[in-house]
Amino acid sequence: MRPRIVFMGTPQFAVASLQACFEVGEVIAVVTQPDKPKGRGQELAAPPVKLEAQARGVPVLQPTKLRNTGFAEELRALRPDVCVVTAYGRILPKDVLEAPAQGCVNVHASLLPRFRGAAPIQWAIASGDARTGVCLMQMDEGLDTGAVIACRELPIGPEDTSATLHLALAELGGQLLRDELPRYLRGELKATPQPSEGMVLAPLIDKEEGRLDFQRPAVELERRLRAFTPWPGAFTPFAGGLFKVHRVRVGEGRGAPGTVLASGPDGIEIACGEGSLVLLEVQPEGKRRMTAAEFLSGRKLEIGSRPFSAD
RNA sequence: CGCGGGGUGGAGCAGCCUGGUAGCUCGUCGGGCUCAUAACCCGAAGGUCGCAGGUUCAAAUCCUGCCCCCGCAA
Repeated sequence: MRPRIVFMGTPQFAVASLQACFEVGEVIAVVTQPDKPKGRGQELAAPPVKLEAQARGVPVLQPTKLRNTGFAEELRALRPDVCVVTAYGRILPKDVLEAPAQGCVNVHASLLPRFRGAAPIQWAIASGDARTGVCLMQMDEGLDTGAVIACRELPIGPEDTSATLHLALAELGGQLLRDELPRYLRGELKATPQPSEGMVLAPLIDKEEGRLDFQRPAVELERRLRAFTPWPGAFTPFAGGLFKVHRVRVGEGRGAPGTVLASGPDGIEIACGEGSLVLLEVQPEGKRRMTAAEFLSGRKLEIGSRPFSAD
C-alpha cells in the first residue's frame, strides 16, 4: 500500500525530492513558502515546488507561520503517513513534527553531522572538503540533529561550485528518497543517532561572505568563490561601485595584499595574504560578465596599484 | 509603477551635460623590422552611434515611445 505523503519544500533543490515522492507514494498535499516579490520589478513569484505541485494537480498550502496557527491540526486532518521535508526553509514545531503517523523525514545536503544548518553545500566547498553528499534523517526539534536513516556520497571536484553541486545533490537526494523511503516506512531500515564527533555548523550565508579579503590566502579565496557561486558570488569595491569576480586561478605571486602584480591577456594577478589570485573573468557594476583581457582593453590597471579597495 | 548603470567598426571603452569632421586601447588584414619577454614600426579595411518618431539649418549628443543587457534590492 502506497504511503500518504505530505511534501514540504520550497526552492529548485527540493523539486527532485518532490518528484521522487510522486514515484513512491501518494502526495496528498504540498506545503511551501508564500510567494515572494522577485527580481527587477519586484513581481510576485511562486516557489519552484509550488509550480511542480500545481502541474501535478496537488493541493498547495503556503502558511506564513507554523506555530500556534492551527497548521498542525490542518496537517493532522490530512492523515499523512509521513511528511517529507527538503529545503522548506522553516523550523518545524513539535506538534507539526508529530502530526504524521510515522513522523517527518528530511533530506539534508551534507554528510551529517558535518554541516548542519542552512547552507551545507556552500560550506562544504568553502571548507575544502573532498566529498559531500545527502542524508535522509528522522526530524526532531533540533537543527538537523535527527537520527540518520541513509546517506549517499559524492566527490567535490576542483571546478565544482554551489551551482553545480546543487544540481547533483538535488538529484542524489531524489534517488535516496526513492530507494530508501519505502524501506524505512516498512521498518526495514533503522535510524542511527548522529555521533557528536565531527559536528560542524553551516550557517546561513550572508551577502558579506562574498566580499574578497585579499589578506586571506589565495587558496581560501578561490574555494569561497566557488562556494558562493551563484550567490552572493565574489566581489570587491572598484571605482566607486561593485566589481564581481566570476572565475579565478590561484597563482604563485607575492606582494602586499591587494596589489596588482600583473595585468594582461592572461588575467589580473592580485597579491593575497598567501600566494596570489589571478582574476580571469570579471564584471564591473552595470556591465556584462567579461574576460580580464576584455576588461583591460577599456581600463588599464597599473602594476603596483591597489584598485580594488574602498575609496 | 521598488532603486540604478548601460547599448558607439570584431572586443572593451571615451565622446552626450555645453548639438556642428567618429576618438582611445586592442583585434583583423597588408608591408617592414628582427628577439624587444603583453614584440616593435608603417599602412589599410571595417561603424544604420539599439529601434522608431520628434525638435533643429544641423542629432551619437536634446525630447518622446519601444526593444535588449546588467548592478542593487528581495
